[in-house]
Amino acid sequence: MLAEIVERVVRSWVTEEQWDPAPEFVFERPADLAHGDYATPFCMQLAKTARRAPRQLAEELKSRLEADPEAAALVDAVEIAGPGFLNFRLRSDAFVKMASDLLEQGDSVGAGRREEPRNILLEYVSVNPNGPLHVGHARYAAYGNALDRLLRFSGERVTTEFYINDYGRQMDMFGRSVAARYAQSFGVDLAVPEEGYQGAYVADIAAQIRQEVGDRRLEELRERGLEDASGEAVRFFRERGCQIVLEQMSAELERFGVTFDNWFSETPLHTEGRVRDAIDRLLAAGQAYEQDEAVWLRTTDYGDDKDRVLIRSNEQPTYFAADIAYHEDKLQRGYDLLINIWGADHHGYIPRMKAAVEFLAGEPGRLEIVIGQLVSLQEAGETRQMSTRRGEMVTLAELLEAIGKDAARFFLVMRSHDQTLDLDLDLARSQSQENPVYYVQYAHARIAGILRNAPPELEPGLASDPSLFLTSFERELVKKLDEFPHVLMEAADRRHVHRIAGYAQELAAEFHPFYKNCRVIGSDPAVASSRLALCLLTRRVIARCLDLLGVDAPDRM
RNA sequence: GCGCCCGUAGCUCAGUUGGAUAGAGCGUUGGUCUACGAAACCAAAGGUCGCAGGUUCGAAUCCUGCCGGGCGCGCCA
Repeated sequence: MLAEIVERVVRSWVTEEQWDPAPEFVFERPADLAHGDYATPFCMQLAKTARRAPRQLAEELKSRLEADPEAAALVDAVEIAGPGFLNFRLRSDAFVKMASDLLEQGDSVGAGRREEPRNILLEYVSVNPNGPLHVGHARYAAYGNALDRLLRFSGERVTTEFYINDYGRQMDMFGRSVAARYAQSFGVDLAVPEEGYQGAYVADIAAQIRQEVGDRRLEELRERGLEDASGEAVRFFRERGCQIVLEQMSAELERFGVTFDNWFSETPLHTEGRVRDAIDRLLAAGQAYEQDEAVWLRTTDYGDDKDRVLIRSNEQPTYFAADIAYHEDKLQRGYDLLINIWGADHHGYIPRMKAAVEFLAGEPGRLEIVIGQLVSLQEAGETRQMSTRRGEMVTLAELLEAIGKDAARFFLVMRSHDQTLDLDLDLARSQSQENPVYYVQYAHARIAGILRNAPPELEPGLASDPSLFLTSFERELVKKLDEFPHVLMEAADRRHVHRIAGYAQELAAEFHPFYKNCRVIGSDPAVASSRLALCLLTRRVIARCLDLLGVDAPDRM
């Protein structure tokens, strides 16, 4: 709050003096309380542009701030320190003012108000529906869902979508694998194709289908085998298998707290000719061309290393071609911004997709691709590699079984999405009590306890007497709470979901000492009332953080 | 070979787009329960921020070059 006021004073000063370029305004909490409650290195950054000594600039800014009524109302002392830092010490009643401003906002504390909210389509997870979700998918699901909640809360309009890759060779392979297991369950000797799916879950799906249809699908398999992949026999298993996997996936994601506004199937893009139409338009516009019996898109026009094939020489469209039709559909639905969350193993695909969207939209920047780094697993001191095809993986279901939704979600988003994540399964299983999520939830439960035990006549309310906020525990807690709106907006704009998890831990770390040292119930009524108000506010903010991460905020643990 | 993400405490990782003495959790060592929940608090130990240069008042952060790791580099998805 003080940050905005100081920034305003600085901006008008810079404008008046016509300094250009003006350095970015930085306002921070010094690590050492001796340096005041807040500090800014702005004058040192300004020195070069202004061509004056930092401390001399600091003198002038100091007197401007002291002349500003809003700043003077909050600041007790402005000090010049070191090579040109400006340190601020808050007045005692500033803490009351900061806390009551936040309290007034009620449950919407921290919510963003955008002057021009954008319509954003957020696409994530989007896997082949041919096997269970593993922990890598779980990371993107946890991250994407938290980003969804964060962007909405920050004032954007978000629609979420799961693109179902239910078409193509991988799915044919899956269908044949299910068909083979189905036949095997009747003792018919049909082998799972070499490049097929070997996991035990395939047999489970086959068993379910057998329950549904009995032996009615057996004869055609016996007669025609698996060779004719596009034929009726295998198609049935591919489609029903796909449905079963999607049902399981959707139920599992829901248990994980992740839901989507839309599930968008790839197959109709092909069967309704929309892929072909998109390619024809690109050809007509000269953006695609034929060569070597294939059709290529001029992605090099937009920075790709080489042009990319849309239609193979065998006349089959590539996955890329379908993706173009899909993104054309997204654009036609009128979104201002498309955000795709992809695994790091797809990063090589970025330039061509951005090029394609630039062709379609006629302008750059409509597509933003967020790359999530991979998850590697440690178990018994060894790294486990995952393979859907071999059926070797740690699934989301197993992770939920081992550590539960809350710990899993918190764990998967507490680290930057840009960083590979090492998941130690032994640690997750055996020491789940040590997971930082409990530290945050415990703070919430403690507050709930206070509210339960408080006598009914005790009303939360911030007294005007600043002496009620004199302990450092209360001051530090208020300062941390005051950061919340800024942290949220920055996290949203930079897609840094992990900042929310980090902030929640920091807030809990300010609350616990406060709890230890500042009794609420039984204190002098005015003090108790003020502290109760702080508790209420802290609870709201913690609950909001946890909600944004998809983690429960329990009243008891 | 080229491109992307990285290299920070024993381990897993933060570090607010260049700021003051580099932080947290786990692990280790010691202390704190007759008042709102000890899943907590307090304290200690632990670091050439991969290495070497450069940019400047100031670098974990920006630039260059090495070393090391992950992931990509298809008319697969």
